[in-house]
Amino acid sequence: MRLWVCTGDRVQRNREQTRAGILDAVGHLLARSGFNKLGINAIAREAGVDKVLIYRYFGGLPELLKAFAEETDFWPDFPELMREAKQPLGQMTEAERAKLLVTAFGRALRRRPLTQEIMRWELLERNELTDAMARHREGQSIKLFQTFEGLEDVDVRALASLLAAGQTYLILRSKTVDVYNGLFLNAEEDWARIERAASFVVDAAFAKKSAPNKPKKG
Amino acid sequence: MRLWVCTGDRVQRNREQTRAGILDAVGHLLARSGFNKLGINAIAREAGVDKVLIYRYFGGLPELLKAFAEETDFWPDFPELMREAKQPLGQMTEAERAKLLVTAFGRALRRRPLTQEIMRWELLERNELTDAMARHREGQSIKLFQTFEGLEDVDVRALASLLAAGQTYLILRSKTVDVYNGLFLNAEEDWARIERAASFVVDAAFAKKSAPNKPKKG
DNA sequence: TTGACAAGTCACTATGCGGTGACTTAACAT
DNA sequence: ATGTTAAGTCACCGCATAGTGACTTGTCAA
Repeated sequence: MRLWVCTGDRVQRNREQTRAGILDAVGHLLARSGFNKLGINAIAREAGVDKVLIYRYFGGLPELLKAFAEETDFWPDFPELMREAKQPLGQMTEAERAKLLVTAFGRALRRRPLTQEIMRWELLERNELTDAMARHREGQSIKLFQTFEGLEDVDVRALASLLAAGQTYLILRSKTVDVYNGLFLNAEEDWARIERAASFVVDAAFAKKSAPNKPKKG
Repeated sequence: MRLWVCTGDRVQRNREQTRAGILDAVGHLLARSGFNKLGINAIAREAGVDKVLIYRYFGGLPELLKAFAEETDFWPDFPELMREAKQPLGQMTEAERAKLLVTAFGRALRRRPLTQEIMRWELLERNELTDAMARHREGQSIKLFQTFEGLEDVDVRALASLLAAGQTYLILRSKTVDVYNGLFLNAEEDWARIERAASFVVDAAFAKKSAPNKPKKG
């Protein structure tokens, strides 16, 4: 049994709480200033903790980031994406499920500023951590889209990549710019336009499937 | 009249040449290590020049970057994009011109590692310089795509943004990852797949125009 | 040839970083 | 109560950065 001695609402000496505080600080700093400003000193300052504790509890910055990554839900999983559905999946056509998947992906990413920050980081640096996260997502996306591999005349991989990458770039860009090609990246109504455009593409792909009078490409 | 005294092929004292050498160093460093590693000391080292000259000739890092930006062709203009055409523009359909525009945009960006680096930077930071470059491109893209504003049932802006942004993200990502959603981002044949996917989208948009039997969305 | 000015060099400050060793002191078990 | 363990503090190192002042020396014009 243990009685915590508190000052304010902060326990004075407690490894677990300090550890958690450090991880929190990583999240705050990441969301506020991104990865370029993320260092041992800054984290220790933000957490109100001596930096030596970071080394003692985690080993160093890479291990700290690894621990941070394991405690956060960076990437939406299939069930989360499908939770956007307004009707039972069984009652939807394949095209409708595909559209749902694409738009739900964008919404999920827009909901995750931390994930966005990591993806910005991934564009600059390559290391053990970014590679691990990329691999994880790669596995998920492959699983996600292989459902629609059935479309014969359409390169589903390429098309889906274009849609996912397009939304990703627009989302990442929305942090530092207001307007892209005339679209307001921080306006809900323009995001709706983007979603409609993506849906249009999916519809076109499935329309081509059901109208097999087009020539097949080599 | 002046006779340059040279050691090797480097003039010993010449303001213009030193200035040019500094600007060159910016380009090399940028292409090699990106913006995060770009500092006064690094530039001076790369140029083989004392850093005090950077302050004397340019004022500081921001002004140096501004000077650098003004001397480089960051962004493809319309004529460059259209130079990819294999036949006279007059003999092409509107859809073909649109497809050419979209794919040529991707190729032009792939040809510009420096521009890619700047675009990565733009995702992280916002400052006077990135804003200026964004404004410049914004003006160009608006001009570029307003040719196709005629499509009634299709949100050209949103669709074009998705295609441009999609290619942009895949290109930026290709620096730090090999495979995205099963596509090999450094393989020419997979870029061809991406181009075909983009062309498919353009075709679909124009097909919708010429087949006005679809319901209009609010 | 020489004098002036600018091109280029060097030394220095202040500040920040990542990382480490030695210390104090709070918390807990006995 | 007391000793031990570990949580937390502090001072320091080496290195890099941005920025500045004072200096030397090459170049050109008179």
